[in-house]
Amino acid sequence: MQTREDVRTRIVDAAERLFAAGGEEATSLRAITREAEVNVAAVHYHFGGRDGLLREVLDRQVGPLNERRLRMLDEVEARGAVSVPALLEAFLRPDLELLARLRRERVQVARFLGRAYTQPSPVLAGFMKEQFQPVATRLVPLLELAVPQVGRDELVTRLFLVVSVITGLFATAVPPARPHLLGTDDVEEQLGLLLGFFTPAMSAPPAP
Amino acid sequence: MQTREDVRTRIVDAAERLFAAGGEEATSLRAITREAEVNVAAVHYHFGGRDGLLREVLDRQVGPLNERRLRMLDEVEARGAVSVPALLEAFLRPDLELLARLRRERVQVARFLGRAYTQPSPVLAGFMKEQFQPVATRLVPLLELAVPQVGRDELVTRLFLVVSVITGLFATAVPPARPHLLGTDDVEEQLGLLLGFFTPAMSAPPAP
DNA sequence: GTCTATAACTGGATAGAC
DNA sequence: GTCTATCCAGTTATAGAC
Repeated sequence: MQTREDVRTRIVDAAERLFAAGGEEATSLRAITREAEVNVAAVHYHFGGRDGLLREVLDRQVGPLNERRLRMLDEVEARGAVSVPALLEAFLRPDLELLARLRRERVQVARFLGRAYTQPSPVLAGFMKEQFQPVATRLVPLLELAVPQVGRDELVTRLFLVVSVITGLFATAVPPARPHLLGTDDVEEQLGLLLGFFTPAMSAPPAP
Repeated sequence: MQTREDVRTRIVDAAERLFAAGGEEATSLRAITREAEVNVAAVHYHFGGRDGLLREVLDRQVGPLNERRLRMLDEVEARGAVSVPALLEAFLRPDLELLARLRRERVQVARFLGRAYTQPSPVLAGFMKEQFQPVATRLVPLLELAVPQVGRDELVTRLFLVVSVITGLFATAVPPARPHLLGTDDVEEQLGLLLGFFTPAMSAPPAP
């Protein structure tokens, strides 16, 4: 017997797999329901349609990620330790931990999350904007505090370079059988590598 | 009267616009022929079908780009000036110049090119692989010469971080009305910024 | 809540007239 | 080379039985 939870979860799981493997636009509802072994109508019953399911797939991963980011930024501020590496860590650690968990669980949805950032779909664009807006609103003023000699616009540019690399890490996530793109599966080592890479870049004096 | 060239070009132009604006998978052949004001059958006649057209759109931009890259790598080697900044410049300059040209011409195809790198479509993946394989085959041994203290695998990882940023620059290219993400429209300044950013990172001692 | 059946449509491809 | 006409596989969505 299938409970309500069973079917919902099975649908989202199947959608994750297929969105990751075949792309969001190329994956039909019928392919998803075939994979989940549920009826087509169940998607409309539970999620209101294709767009609702799409948002649900993203929200299950990105929602907790950004809550974690905001909590870590709160802690950094509460400790009175607003510095470039501390802010970068609050921004990067949740991503690296999510990537590591998805890799352990052999879930390929990471690739889909990475692509969602640059996809032209209005549903994805809308979702991404409403998710990352609060993080940017919170992070940028703290960066201004930590790097007072650089203007707001240039800090936003530099933050974009960091986001590009993170997005690339998600979008090109490889199966667990292949070695991690950062050369190690240890999150602390990855963080050390990226902090060593980006701290001087973010702190550098403004471009002439 | 429409010559052969006219129709071919009009189709590729229209496909560029629609792939960039709406995504490759979401853009139908019929939408393209409507935009180009040509008949549906013309696409099959000129390009053999949808996949052929897709490859043509990419090839028109990426083909010359990679030829330029290989030529610049040849020059670096011929000058006997194999250094990290020289190799990075050979790799980055063609991208930055293409981005600048597309921006001047108000062509939004840059976004499509950026996405092509991470899209799961077999046609795109196949094309990208056969295009970048020769560049990587050429560049990585030269990087090994320039940074002998770092192993091949770690150099490939670092190159991947550079590619992520470049891909991000293409994928998130904004309309010319909005300021460039790198803060300046001058290619030399952009190059200075990125070389200052990536030269130390590529040259750094190997991770412990 | 879950299913079947079907409506209403859009997709790529091509045969064959011109 | 270009068109019309058409094929048919595949799509979302929903009405209505159970």
